[in-house]
Order: sequence, then C-alpha cells, then structure tokens
Amino acid sequence: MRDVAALAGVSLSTVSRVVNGSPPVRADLAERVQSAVEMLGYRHDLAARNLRSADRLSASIGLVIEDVSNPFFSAIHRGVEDVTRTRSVLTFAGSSDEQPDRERELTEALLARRVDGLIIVPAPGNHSYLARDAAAGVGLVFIDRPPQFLDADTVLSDNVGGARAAVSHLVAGGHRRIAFLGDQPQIFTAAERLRGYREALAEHGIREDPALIDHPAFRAGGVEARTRALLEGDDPPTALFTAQNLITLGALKTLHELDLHRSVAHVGFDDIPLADVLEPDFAAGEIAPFHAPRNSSPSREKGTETSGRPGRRTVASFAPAMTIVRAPRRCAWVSCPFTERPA
Amino acid sequence: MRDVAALAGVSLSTVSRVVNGSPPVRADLAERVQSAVEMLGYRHDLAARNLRSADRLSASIGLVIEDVSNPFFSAIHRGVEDVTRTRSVLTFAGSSDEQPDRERELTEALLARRVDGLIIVPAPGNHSYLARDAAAGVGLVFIDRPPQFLDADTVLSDNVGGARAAVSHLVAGGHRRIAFLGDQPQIFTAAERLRGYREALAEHGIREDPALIDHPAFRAGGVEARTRALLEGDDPPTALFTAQNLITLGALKTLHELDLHRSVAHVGFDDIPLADVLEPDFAAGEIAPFHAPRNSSPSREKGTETSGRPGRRTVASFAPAMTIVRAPRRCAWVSCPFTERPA
DNA sequence: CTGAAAGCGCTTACAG
DNA sequence: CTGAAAGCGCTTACAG
Repeated sequence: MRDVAALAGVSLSTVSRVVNGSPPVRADLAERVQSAVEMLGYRHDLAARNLRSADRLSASIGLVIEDVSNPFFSAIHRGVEDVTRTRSVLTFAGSSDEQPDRERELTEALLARRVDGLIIVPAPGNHSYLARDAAAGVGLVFIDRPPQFLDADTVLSDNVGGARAAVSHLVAGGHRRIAFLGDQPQIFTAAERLRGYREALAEHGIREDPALIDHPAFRAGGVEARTRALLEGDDPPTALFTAQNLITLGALKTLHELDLHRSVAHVGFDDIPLADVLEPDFAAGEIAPFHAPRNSSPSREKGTETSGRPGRRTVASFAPAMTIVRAPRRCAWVSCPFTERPA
Repeated sequence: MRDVAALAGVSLSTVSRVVNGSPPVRADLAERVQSAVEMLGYRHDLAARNLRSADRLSASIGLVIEDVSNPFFSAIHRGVEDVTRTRSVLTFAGSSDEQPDRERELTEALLARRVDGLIIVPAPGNHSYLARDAAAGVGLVFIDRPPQFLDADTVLSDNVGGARAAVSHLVAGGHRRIAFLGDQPQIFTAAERLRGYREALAEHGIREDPALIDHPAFRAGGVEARTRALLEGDDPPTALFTAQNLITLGALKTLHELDLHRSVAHVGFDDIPLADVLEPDFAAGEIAPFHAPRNSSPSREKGTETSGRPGRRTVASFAPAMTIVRAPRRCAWVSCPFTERPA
C-alpha cells in the first residue's frame, strides 16, 4: 500500500479510502490510485485491515462437520456457502471424524484465525470450552446435535419422530423382527433414533430383542459384516432399520450380495443418492428410500429440505420436522441453511 | 497478550516466547504465563502473528472446486484436508459452479486473506490473473483441468484414454449406435472425453452421428429430458456413454423411468455411489459402474484412487492413469491428494 | 477533501 | 535468559 501511495503521489489515508470505497475522495486522485494498484498488482491485506478496523470482522467463518465428503454434510456445507457468499464471507471447512479431540483442535485453530462465527456438528463431549468465545462475540450455531454443557443456538431434525415413522412403516408391512443398525450410541442422533425405534416397538406391542440391535463401526466394513451375521444367523430379522446414510449404504450392499434385497425389508434414515433407482423400485417422488416388499402401499412421507437448491433432499426421509432451538443470545451473522417447516 | 503479560508480571516478549514455544525461557516464568493465559482465556491471534512474523505464512490454503457437494469434488476436498491437517494448515473451500467470474471472485477473496496456497479446479477462462501471485510465492496447483494462459502445476486424469476404453467396451458388446452425453464442451474434461469417444468410434470404423452427441445442462433436469428425447426418438441409440458423474445419475434415472435399464447399455465416466448395487448387477470389485447387457463378460478395468481412505474410488472408472504436469516452479507446500500410478 | 500520526496484536533483532 | 523498541500493513480520529 505504501508503494501504491508513493506511485500515485498521495498519502496512505487516501489509498485506504479508495481501496475501501469510502466516499469522500476526488475523482482524479481515485483514478491515479486505481492505476497504481493495477500497475503494482497490489492486493489488499484483509488480515491487516481486520487488525485495525473498528468491527474486527474477518469475513470468514468455520464449519466443523463430521466429514466433508459425507453427502449429508457436504450438502449442508453447500447450503452454508450459498448464504455466506451473499455476504462476502469465506468458509473454512473441516472434518471432526466424530472425535472430540479433533473437533477441539480444529475449533481452536479456527478461533486463532479469528473467524467471526462457527457452525459445528458436535462430536460427543464437553463443549463448555467455547463459552468464553461465545461470550466474547463469536457467532456459534450447532447443527444436527446439541452441544453439551453449553447453551447455544442449535438446529435439529426430529430424530425420534423419524425413526418411529420408519419402524411403524415396517410394522404396518407385517414385520415384527426388525433389526436396528445405528451409529455409536454416544452420538446424539444415534441415541435418539434408537429411542424412536424402541418407542415404535413398544407402541405396537413388540418385545425388543437385544440381539437385533447393533452399532457397527462403518469405517472398517463393520456394517457389511454385521448385516451379514444378522441375516445368516439363527432366527434372522425380516426387516432392517438402518439409522444413518453410510450404514444404509453398507447394509444395501450386503443385502444385494446375499440376494436378499427382495425379501428382507429395509428402511433407512437419511436420504441417499440413487434411492429412487434401486430395486425394489418405487414411484418417483416418494421420499421413503426403501419400500418394504410386504407392504403394497408405501406411504408418501414428505421430508424436509436443506439448502436452497431445487430437488435437493438431504435431511432424513423420515424426519417430518426440523426444530430450531434458540439460545438466549440470538445468532445474527448467518441465516440457517435449514428452512424451518411448520410441524 | 498485553493483559497476560501484566497478569504474569513479565514483558510482551516473554509471553510471545511462551506462546510460540521458543525455547529459552525460565520454567517459573513460563508457568506464570501459562496460568495467566488460562485465567484470561487468552487466544493467540494468528493474523497478527502473520503480519509481523518473518515467514508471513497464514497456515491456511484455499480450495476452489466446482461444487463442494459434488461427491467427486468433496472426496478431493477430504484428500486435501487429510494432508493439510498433518501440517496444521486449515482449508477454505468454495464452489465456482463452473463460472469464471465466480472463480475469480473466490480466488481473489482467498488471496486477500493471504492464503499460502491455492488448489483450483479451473472454470473455463483466462487464468493469467494469477501469474503475479504465483510469482510472489503463493503455492498454486490446478487439478482435474489445466489452467489457460498460465504455466502451473496441474494434476489430470487420462480423460481421452478413459473415454476410449468406455466406448470400446460398448463396441465390444456389439453396439454401434452409442450416444454421448457430456458436460459443456468449454470444460476441458468434457472436451477430452468427447475426443476419446470420437477416437474410439473412428478406431472401430463407426461413423459419428451428430444427433447422438449432446451437452445437456445438468442443473435443470436437462439430462433427464435429453436422455428421454434420445431414447424415445426415431432410430434411438442402443447404448449410452455419459461423461460425468451427475450426468450419469440423471441418465440412470431416466433409463429406469422408461424401464429401459435392462435393454439399453450404459457406461459412465466417474464412479458413483451404489454403482455396485444397481441392476443389471455385476460382480463385486468391478469398477466399471455399468454393465453392457449384451456383453456377457465385462472387463475388469482398474480405476485410480484418490485420498488415503480405503475403498474410496472417486476417479473415473475408465481413467487408467493420472498425469501430473509439473510447472517449472515445483509445488512444495502440499502433497497431491491423488496417488500417482504407473501407466 | 486530504495527510500526518497513533495504534491494532503480535514478533524480532538488539541491548542488557 | 529477559525486556524496551521498532515495525508488519492497514484504519481512523484529528487537524488542516
């Protein structure tokens, strides 16, 4: 900037005004500054600006999700980007892999870079380490799961309701031995979906069989192994409820390998790509990804939508409503990528 | 930091040394500083550090891809993150949506935040605007496509070879009317894949039919419409070569809607989720996503792998090799997310 | 409308 | 080993 000022023959203040578009500057000076900027290939340094400016806003936020390459989370990422873009805000994105240490490390690295806000899909654990930063003015929103030991804005799906609907759908198809394959139970959504599964069974007078409930590690082919064991064991389930998108994918593969995809019913929580092309097939437009073969009239549940892109369905097929939990301090710096639906 | 120094009763220099782990500092002083840091909830300001420090490294990079939520690109994003994480570098990610203006806007916003390097999937257009920054020391790598009017490190797939292999596979199955559905021809990968398609036809003495070549806009249901028109028209193709993952998905849906998925052969460039669960089915482990129904012995082509995660296949099923093009100035700040394979 | 000066939070020679 | 001082690239009252 000093070089620009020298070349244009003006003061630093004037260059600063031109570069920031602050109104009161004579046209000919502005022009001289502009051409000096171009000649020198000058780039404004936002970090230095941020250090001195009154608002101290870095125009960047941090997004901490489970995995940037999981389609569920990458769709959220896109939703966030679509909003931040309209405000000239850039997004740091990172994966916690469900590990509290990794989440904290990422979050603190983000805070050291003075992000204006943080959107976090919290891993299990204590989030009180963020209380001070939130109080200091860092925007903070949790999505998909609530934080622990911290009061903050949170956006949730109706996990219990979705799981109940899914299991009830299978029961209506005549099933009574329904397996549950979900994420680790420390994860909020997994626990809630298991609760929904249990509530649906109880509602229909079906006794729970612990042998049908499992939380396979999906990173190491655990889902495939567990699904196979379940289906090849004594007294196998006649239906599967898989409570997460990657688990659904794994179970689907095994079902096909065993050529059981036409005889074992299957409902998954979370939408998956190509759900409407799989066999058994089902009418286009239906959101329920899998159709219980014994049920001849699949229900037409409506899912909620994330992000503003048409036709994109990323929230649980069986999550009839989103809940937005507001902390006392409102989040003002970014609107939520989820659209709120009347219940 | 001033407050920390005051509370600990030491100078700013000492606090700086402790916070940065610079060796020569007395144990008791270090301890006093540490507890002052904790009492005050002090967070080191990396932006301010960056402004003054000798190396001027921000420990952050920018990733500009077509769409953060496209599975092909989000897998690359994860690969990048896995490497940057080991160096305590954070990643800004953004979507260009194939628009030159958007790419430039994003890139310049990134540069204003003084990223140490940029990984870009270039949209069509002139990239010489980056020459000055590259010369000034910003790391620069292009992936998936080469930049234009700029000499820089680039990582490419073998698009021509992959497309040739795909089309030859269909020809081997007895097909001669093979449609090409690809991305806009200004996009390097789309043009290259079209070239491979043409080369394969020529090689087998098949005359090209312009009516069978199209570049539908996949954002607005264009793929589905175009596929339908093609298949319902006079003299329809007996086989489809779709040259991009989202186009493959769209064509697949239409094929299923028309109940033609068992009679029209289909090969797609890029892996897609659930490729191994679709029907017609094919042996597990095969990378070719679709099996030409008239061909009873699908070939077992091996794809290349991106990212370090096991079982992840994101590069074209029919891209037998990656090419790494080195610009005169080597890229040293981040290793490539693609693994290089012997041809 | 313009410029000289102070200062944002930090690091880094330089003396001590 | 420690501290006082200068300065990174910028903005912002403050005079003029």
